[in-house]
Amino acid sequence: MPPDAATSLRDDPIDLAHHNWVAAGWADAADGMAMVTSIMRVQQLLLARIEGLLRPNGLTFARFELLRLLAFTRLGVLPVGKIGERLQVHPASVTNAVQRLELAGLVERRANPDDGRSVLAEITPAGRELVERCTALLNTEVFADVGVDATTGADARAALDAMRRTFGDPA
Amino acid sequence: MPPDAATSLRDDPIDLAHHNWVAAGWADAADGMAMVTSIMRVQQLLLARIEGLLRPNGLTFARFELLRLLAFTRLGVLPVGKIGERLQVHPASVTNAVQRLELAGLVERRANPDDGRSVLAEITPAGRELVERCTALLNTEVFADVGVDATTGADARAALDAMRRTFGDPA
DNA sequence: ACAGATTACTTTGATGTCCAAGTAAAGTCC
DNA sequence: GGACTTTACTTGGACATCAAAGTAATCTGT
Repeated sequence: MPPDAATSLRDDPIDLAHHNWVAAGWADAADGMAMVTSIMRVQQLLLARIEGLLRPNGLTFARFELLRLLAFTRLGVLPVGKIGERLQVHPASVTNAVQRLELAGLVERRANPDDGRSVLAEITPAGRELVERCTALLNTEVFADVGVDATTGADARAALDAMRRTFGDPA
Repeated sequence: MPPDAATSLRDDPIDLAHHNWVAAGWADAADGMAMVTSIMRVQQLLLARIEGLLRPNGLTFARFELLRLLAFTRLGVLPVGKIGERLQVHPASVTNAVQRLELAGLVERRANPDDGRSVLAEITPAGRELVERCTALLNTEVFADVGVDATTGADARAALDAMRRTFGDPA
């Protein structure tokens, strides 16, 4: 599975690790290890790129995702529990993000009239304005071209979906 | 690119986001967004799975990777700078991990006789024992079967490698 | 209705990551 | 050889994430 050639094989940390794995007698796990490590690394690179673009706008990726989700809802309001569900993050993370967004005036929190335990988060006009601007930025600077052609991308998505199922995504 | 059918299309957060993107007129960025989001999500699931396996052994994935790297070197020693380079993490992260591993008696730090600025990290016998046990655990419980067949996996690796190049990996 | 179980959040604490600044030890250049 | 630059780490601060515990409100069963 490693790109094979003797070219950069020894230079790439992941190929090197794959090589080490095989040499250690773990050939049956080497491909999986390389796959997992690749995902970890790409995630790290993507996050760095995205956060670098959002930082000047005062947002982090976690907060951007939360605003983006609210902006897509009909009324711009959602119980924080639903937010965690859709974003698939821990409730504590949502609490954290909503509090910071509220301080920045991008969302407002209020009690859910239908359930005293629930808290609603509503995006403000400033929040909408900012998230639209940041979405356009990420679309052009990141999402529009991730460096993968459509065919390969489809295969990759399929593999990633399989892994999501393997490792517990309910979907 | 979304799995297509009307089956779970509306139930999966990523497919839902893809749908929203297209509906908003960002069709050209929808696939990239879905790819990026998929990677983020799979990474999150993998990390949770791996950390869950390592926790009973007193390790985190970051510390495991550091120990694993040291165990692969000829002498079990490496300057912390080299460690950050190979693991591709910030020097501060290496300092952090090495300090904790040292507290646990899994590595030892000492001055580099060849360069007063450099610090060497050496894996201890206890560190070796632990990392071998944990490697075997991860190999059987995670890496040996990530839920992707060899062909699809190869395609996915290719796509991930392309993304690594696109987003800055020197390799 | 009332006690017990469940649900929805928040709080606190431990980790990991990166950035920015600080310190110490080379390496460079007249 | 002494001043300036670069390199290698460490520190401190800001964030994000999850786990575990705590609080408050709703639901259940008899």
